[in-house]
Amino acid sequence: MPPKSRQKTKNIQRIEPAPPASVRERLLDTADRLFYREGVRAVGIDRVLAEAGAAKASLYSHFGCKDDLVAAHVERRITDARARIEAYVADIPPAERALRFFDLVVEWAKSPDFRGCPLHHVVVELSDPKHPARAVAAKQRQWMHARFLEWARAAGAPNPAAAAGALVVLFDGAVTASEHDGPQRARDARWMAGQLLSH
Amino acid sequence: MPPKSRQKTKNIQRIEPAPPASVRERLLDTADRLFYREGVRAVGIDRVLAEAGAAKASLYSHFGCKDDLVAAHVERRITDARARIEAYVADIPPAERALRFFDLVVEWAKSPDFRGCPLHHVVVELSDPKHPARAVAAKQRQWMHARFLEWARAAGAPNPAAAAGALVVLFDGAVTASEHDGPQRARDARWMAGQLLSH
DNA sequence: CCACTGATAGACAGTTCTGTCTATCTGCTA
DNA sequence: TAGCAGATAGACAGAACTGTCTATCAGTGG
Repeated sequence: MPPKSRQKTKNIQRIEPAPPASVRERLLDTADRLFYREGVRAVGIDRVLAEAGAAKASLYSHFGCKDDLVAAHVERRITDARARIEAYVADIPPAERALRFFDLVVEWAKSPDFRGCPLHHVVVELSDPKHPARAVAAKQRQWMHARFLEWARAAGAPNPAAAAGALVVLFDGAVTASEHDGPQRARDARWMAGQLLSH
Repeated sequence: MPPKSRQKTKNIQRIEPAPPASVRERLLDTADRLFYREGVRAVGIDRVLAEAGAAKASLYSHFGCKDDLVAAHVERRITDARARIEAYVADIPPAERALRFFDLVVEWAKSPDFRGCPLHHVVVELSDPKHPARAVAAKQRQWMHARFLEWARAAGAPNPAAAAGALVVLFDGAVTASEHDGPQRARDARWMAGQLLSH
């Protein structure tokens, strides 16, 4: 008899296996995990439903269709990434933020379930340029480029526009090469970013 | 009445619509084109058969299964790429070959049907590490790394191993970023490679 | 003339996937 | 108490995909 039974709602959930959040959250959590780990085309709706413990009608009432679920997955990755990046560089001087950002990329590449960039995966898997998830991914690339430009200016780069382009290349290279060869490539990219911005 | 009718074999092929090569070649040509353009999971066997004008039994007798057809597609891309690269850098001094290689990457990124690296696409789409196509792709990455190491040594880089790692990052970054943003990113990568090797 | 090889055409089974729909259940609120 | 909103469970249709198998045809060599 746990004393928490005083909580009038949701005390049943303590007994059920794992319904920690709303159905929408459960579905999005599961889809996000499976889509990143195995790919959006390899994972069917039924897999998501089974692992989320949800019903088909819930998925379709919340997300409309699978393509929109994929777009929501990309949207969530973007929201998380921006928050993580901004928190990671917040408390250091703007001139050092670009390099600091590559520290975060190294950490990411070292995490055991790292499998490359989920946005890039979606673009590769969904070749239709009108797919809803691609517009979301394109938006994030613009945000990224704007950050690099801002940080390159703050670092006093002689040609901030060129430096921003180079930083985009280094970021994509760090992520893609680490996906194949391991996190050392992300360190290589960080080193080049340091060289780039030390002039 | 063309005089070539003296050719005793294959004069019928001049009349038929387009059977330019053996069935195996036709199948591989078609699969290669479709897999790169739309993705290996998005393109079904029937699409390949219809566009190649071949029968299902031909495909399965020549390639065994779809996974092996995908592996053959990757193998062909590798063979073509190596020949193209070696021809492109053959007649210039070894010290300049790394930079010359990035000229080729820029040309590639500028071609209208460029859609990123087919090897990387296959790795993204086929998350199973035991897929036959992945071993083929891994082999090409080792070849690539060996070339970069060789070229970095020839260019007199103070730390050839570190330079080779950096060149891998720049190559992957050039291809991935150009896939999203256009060929300017490949030029950005070439510029960084020049900076890297000018020390 | 016959046998063999390689290719075509396509039916077929078996699976998987998306999306719809019906029936049921539960908790909340009027 | 009645009704409503949201969730579950699962049948179902329709399509697509892989892989197998049979029947047929054309060319070639003995």
